[in-house]
Amino acid sequence: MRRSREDAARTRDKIVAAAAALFRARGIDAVSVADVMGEVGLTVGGFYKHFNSKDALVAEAIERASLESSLKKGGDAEEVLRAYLSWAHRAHPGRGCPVAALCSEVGHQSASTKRAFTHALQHFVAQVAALFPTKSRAQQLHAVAAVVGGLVLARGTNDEKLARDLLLAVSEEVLAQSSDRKSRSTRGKPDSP
Amino acid sequence: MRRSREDAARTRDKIVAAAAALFRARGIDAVSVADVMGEVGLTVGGFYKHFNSKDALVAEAIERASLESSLKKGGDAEEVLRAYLSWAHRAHPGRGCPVAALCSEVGHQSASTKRAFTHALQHFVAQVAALFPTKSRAQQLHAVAAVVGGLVLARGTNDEKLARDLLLAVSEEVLAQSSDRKSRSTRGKPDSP
DNA sequence: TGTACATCAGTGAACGCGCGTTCACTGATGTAC
DNA sequence: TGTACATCAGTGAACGCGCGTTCACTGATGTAC
Repeated sequence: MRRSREDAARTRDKIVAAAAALFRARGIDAVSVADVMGEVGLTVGGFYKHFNSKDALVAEAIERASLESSLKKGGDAEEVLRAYLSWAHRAHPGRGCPVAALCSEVGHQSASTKRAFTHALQHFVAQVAALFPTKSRAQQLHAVAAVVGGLVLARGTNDEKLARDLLLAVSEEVLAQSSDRKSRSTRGKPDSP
Repeated sequence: MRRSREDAARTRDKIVAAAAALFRARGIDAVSVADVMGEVGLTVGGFYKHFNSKDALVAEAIERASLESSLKKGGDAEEVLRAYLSWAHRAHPGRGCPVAALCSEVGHQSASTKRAFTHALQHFVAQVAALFPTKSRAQQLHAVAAVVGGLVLARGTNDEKLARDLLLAVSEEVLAQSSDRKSRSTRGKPDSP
């Protein structure tokens, strides 16, 4: 039966939020429209009162995920980086960075999905740049590639030691190579004799 | 009708090779058993004379891809790295690194697929370690994360400038931070005053 | 070496299943008077 | 403010489709004598 406009808007919002979590946790193709609607407590037929297609939801879910959770807000570079490369972030992709969650499968998705992913990536690059303002742009992009790559590879492997080593190595090295050189000496990493 | 043992072995080999290419190019879930058999010129029913399931093929295809094409063989570090982070490698995942091609979707696959991916990742880490023997293990893992992340993100975005910048930035920075410091000064990258 | 028979690689139709999407329907909400 | 009617959020069954897998069948290959 019909719901009030406020209810309908809330429903739409819940659908996007559920999709943003499920797509990141299980992948886009592996999550059905019925899965998303079930998560919200509704049946599948009503979905098309809110969206033209699953594809439209995917794009909106990625934009949402990007705005709410690419990087931890506040805190210094070290704190943010360690949270990003944490065991908890590895274990819970559904609440984490959408760039890391979707990076390799987005290449096989629709143009609108790629567009949304690109926005998320640009947003992530801007966040990393703000976190390391003294790095060159090349160093910032290098850091983006390393943190995303480190998290994704740590998630993809069942070799837990390798996963931990990857997360730790990337956070140590990105911080050590930061132009903020104070952290290098205090960490005492052997570099050159 | 029945084929000779040599023919059958060749067929099996062709199925694995076709699967290794298709899975990397289009993703595991998006490629059907019929797609793979069609690529070899056969019909779908015969597949199960060679493999117990699609899952068994996936694992074997990843192992195959890992052995034949993770990194360009021979050449110095700079040459290998620039080939890995090249526009051609971005454009042709089907012939490229399986770790980069499958990294984010492998998290949602079966245990045997994760196992095969882990082997591929371990192999890739060993190759990178051999390429940069003077780097510490943390620096080597950092390089692994950065090159895979750079390639995957360059593939995922439709912002071609950002894609080129990522590929270039990662190869420059990984080489610049190599303990082989000769390349740093010759490249003239502004780092610290 | 020849022959009779068992084997099995490959065919192509069929299976049950889950997908994205559509549709007739329901009944509370929103609107016009 | 009350009432009559149009709207539309949500239901749940149905649609066509492609998937992984199975199966009865074919006929050349491999083997036993």
